[in-house]
Amino acid sequence: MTQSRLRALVVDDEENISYLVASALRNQGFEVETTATASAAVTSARSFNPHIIILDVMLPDSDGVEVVRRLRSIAVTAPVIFLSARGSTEDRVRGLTAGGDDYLVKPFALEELVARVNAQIRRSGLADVSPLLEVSDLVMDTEAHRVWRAGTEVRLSGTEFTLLRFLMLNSGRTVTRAQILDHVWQYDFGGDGSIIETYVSHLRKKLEEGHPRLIHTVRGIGYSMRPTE
Amino acid sequence: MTQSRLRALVVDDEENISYLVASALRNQGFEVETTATASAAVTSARSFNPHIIILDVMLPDSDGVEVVRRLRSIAVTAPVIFLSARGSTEDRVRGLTAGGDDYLVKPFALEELVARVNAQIRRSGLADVSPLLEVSDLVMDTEAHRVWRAGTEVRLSGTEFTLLRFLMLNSGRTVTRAQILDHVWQYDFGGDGSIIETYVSHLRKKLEEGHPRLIHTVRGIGYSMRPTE
DNA sequence: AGCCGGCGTTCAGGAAACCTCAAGGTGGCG
DNA sequence: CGCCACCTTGAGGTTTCCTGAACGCCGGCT
Repeated sequence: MTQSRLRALVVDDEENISYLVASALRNQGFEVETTATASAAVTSARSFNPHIIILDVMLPDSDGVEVVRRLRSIAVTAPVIFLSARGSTEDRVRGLTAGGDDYLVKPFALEELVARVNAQIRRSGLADVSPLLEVSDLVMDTEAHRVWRAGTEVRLSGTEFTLLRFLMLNSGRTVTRAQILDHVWQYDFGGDGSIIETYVSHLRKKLEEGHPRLIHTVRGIGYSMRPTE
Repeated sequence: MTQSRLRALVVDDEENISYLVASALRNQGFEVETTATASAAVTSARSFNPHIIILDVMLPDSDGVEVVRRLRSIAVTAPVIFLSARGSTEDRVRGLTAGGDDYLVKPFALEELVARVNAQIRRSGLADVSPLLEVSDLVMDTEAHRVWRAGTEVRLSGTEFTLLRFLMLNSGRTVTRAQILDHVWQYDFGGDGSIIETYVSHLRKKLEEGHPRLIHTVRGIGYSMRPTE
């Protein structure tokens, strides 16, 4: 473990978003600062010295590309993850060519952001975050997007994988249906919770057939993943 | 331990509710301020600087979503727990409650609110609130929703769990039937107290068979949980 | 382009767990 | 000894959950 907590800087002018992102990262143990403008971001980066920067591409006073340029010019080397509005491939290309390390298109699942932040932290060697999640004889390589149960590989779809990652990250505690919806589906997902049941069902079929149960239903609350002793 | 007491801000225009909630939190050792409007909430947050905010979604002069935006814009980062009336606004709320904050649908059990407040405090690292409650050889993991007696796990239903949590939180003192009804059942619960007896009976059967008694009847008053010396 | 397969989502029937109440039993206390 | 408070159990009705099936979307392949 790192002795002092990792620091993340979140830059977005939509307060809802930066609040969501900041909370998600705080839950992961990060110390978080948020700013709403490019100039504030540069100022903050200088003093706060973050380990990772989450940066909206469109800011009121500048764009993300320009911000990265200014950051690099003052020797801020932290990896940058861009957030961009839906669909605009143009933004993507510009973001990635401007020294960004990853990008996410809004609206995204918080779980996705957390995973990518961890990946960046790992890559930059700042912490010994392992790409492997393990619960009992279930193993997930979050980076390779592969999963094994009792040594044999299990093929999962994208949503199945994200749901399982969320459950494994929170193994030992009970996650509520609302939390699952917020983290695994996009934060503006409209449907009700019945979709969760469907996916839990899929996971159980793929992971638990012929094995001890790992995903436990907590009636009225949600689900809890834990090894069966 | 925290040297100064934790502060909670309760914002609701229904006086019954804010009174109930405030009392419950004061019992937990919080210093509580209550306000009935959005603008008062913002003003109060600025000076009172709460560690946690309980916020009704529907306020006379604004809605909760807007209040959170204003709070975040004046750098109030305390976690927010929403209270919402059953129904349509839920979805809107959901978007905001992601990432660690939480919401409760009215009518709720006070015990549920207390549990969630503690969960938020714990996550934000403001106090070393343990997710474990212990009375004698009875242990409850409030986060995982699991309970053990003398080392072996006991499976409890939702209501059984909530009742037991309330008793354990108040172990050593005698709680009245009225208190139990308010805290464990929804505050507008219609039935009489006989249901309490039913559930105490369930708990005793599950927890005390072959062990010393922990839930003691205080005739004419209520119940008291304490280890038998 | 047109087809195909995988995937995400919704819906409905059935199963299981749960909540609540009522009725009869038990035990303490005057 | 009788009353009252509490205990226990069971059954009815309700809620929650599980699972399979159907539909439409999208991307890959021919």
